[in-house]
Amino acid sequence: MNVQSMCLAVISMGETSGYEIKKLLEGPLQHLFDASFGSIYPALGRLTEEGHVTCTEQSQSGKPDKKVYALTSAGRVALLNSLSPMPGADRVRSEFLSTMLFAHLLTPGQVGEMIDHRLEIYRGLLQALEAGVLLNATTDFGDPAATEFVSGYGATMIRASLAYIEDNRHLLESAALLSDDDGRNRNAPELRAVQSK
Amino acid sequence: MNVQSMCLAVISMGETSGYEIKKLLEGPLQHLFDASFGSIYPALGRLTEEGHVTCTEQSQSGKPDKKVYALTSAGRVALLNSLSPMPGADRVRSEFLSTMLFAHLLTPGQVGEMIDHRLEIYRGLLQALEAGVLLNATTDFGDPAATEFVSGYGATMIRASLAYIEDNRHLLESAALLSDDDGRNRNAPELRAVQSK
DNA sequence: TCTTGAATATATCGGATTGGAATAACATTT
DNA sequence: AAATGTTATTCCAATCCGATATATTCAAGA
Repeated sequence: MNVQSMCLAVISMGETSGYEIKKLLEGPLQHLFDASFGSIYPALGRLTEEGHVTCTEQSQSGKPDKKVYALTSAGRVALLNSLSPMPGADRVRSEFLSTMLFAHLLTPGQVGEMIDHRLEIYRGLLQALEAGVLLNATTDFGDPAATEFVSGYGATMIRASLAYIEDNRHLLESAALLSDDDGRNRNAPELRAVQSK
Repeated sequence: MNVQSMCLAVISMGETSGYEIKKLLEGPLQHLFDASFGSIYPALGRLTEEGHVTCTEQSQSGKPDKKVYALTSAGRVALLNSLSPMPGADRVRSEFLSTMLFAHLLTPGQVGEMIDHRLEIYRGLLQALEAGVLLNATTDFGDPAATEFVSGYGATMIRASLAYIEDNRHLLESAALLSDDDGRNRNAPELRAVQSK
């Protein structure tokens, strides 16, 4: 499941443009897939070359022209082939958790800010999901039950994250505190200087 | 937080090799960060060039030689600088959820197999986390409280995933069933032919 | 009015990353 | 002895990211 397949799948729910696909991926489909403009536009070009989608330029009132892509029957075949193999493992890159694993190298203030920031983001995300953002974005063309499953999955994960972080943040804050007081970094005086930059 | 920073962070917990970093990322740190050999080895080369780590070749009995990397004091400064900025949003690419959003294009058998496969993987992962794999892998040099937080976070997420999938898989299976029976694909007879490939 | 900023929309480029293949040394199994 | 598996590194083309550039429209404000 690369960017090209994801674009094909999104287009299968209704004709759309590269810009709209990107907005979908950074909003409602955030916890499913992430891709940049620099990968989406070339992917749409390849899909067009291969005959899996057609491209028609549409002028809009009040906005720049956009290129609208629509699925072809060959594209529908390619989509099914891309959905059929057993899904591989999730690929995750969490800067938050990676940083928290080294909370003992940061100050309690830094760690606290990072946690508060993360909680705020998750609360906003949860509100959006509970307001049915994903449902509204996909039920017109996708399947309502499948959309409900995916939407509920995201909401469940975020609720579990929020609860866990709130209940266990003391572990991180104590780790950061200790590094200030117990002399773990005493042999590396340059560390504190860097932090105050 | 790119591959280079992650390598630096892992090396800060104790001198190690590229191969061992990879094994850590596909095991205990699976839900934190993912990187391939093709990015790890060049990253270690750059870190060495920049003087953030030192590299010494070690011969082993019964195994090929390995290059062991150790943190320098300049590397410790670079590590802190890479941990200090506010962590960005998690980057997730879930083939499973992306595929399930289109469950209505697959057969009930395919969807059921994919769900069962996912449940098995999560059960194995949970067992490993509960057995303290992450703890054992990192507590020697990292901070025990921070490690406990991250390890518990992963276990909590997996438990929530397992429960949600078990409770709601019927949504996906009904979506797949409907696509077979209600004529959604009646106008695209080539679909079923492809599925039987 | 002018212009600054924000949103929409696409394109492009260098550098980072992926996924796979190639290489090689040793171990274990057949 | 041969085949297979594990450890360990290297290389490469295809892909992808992050940033920047370009252009249009609209709203706010100096």
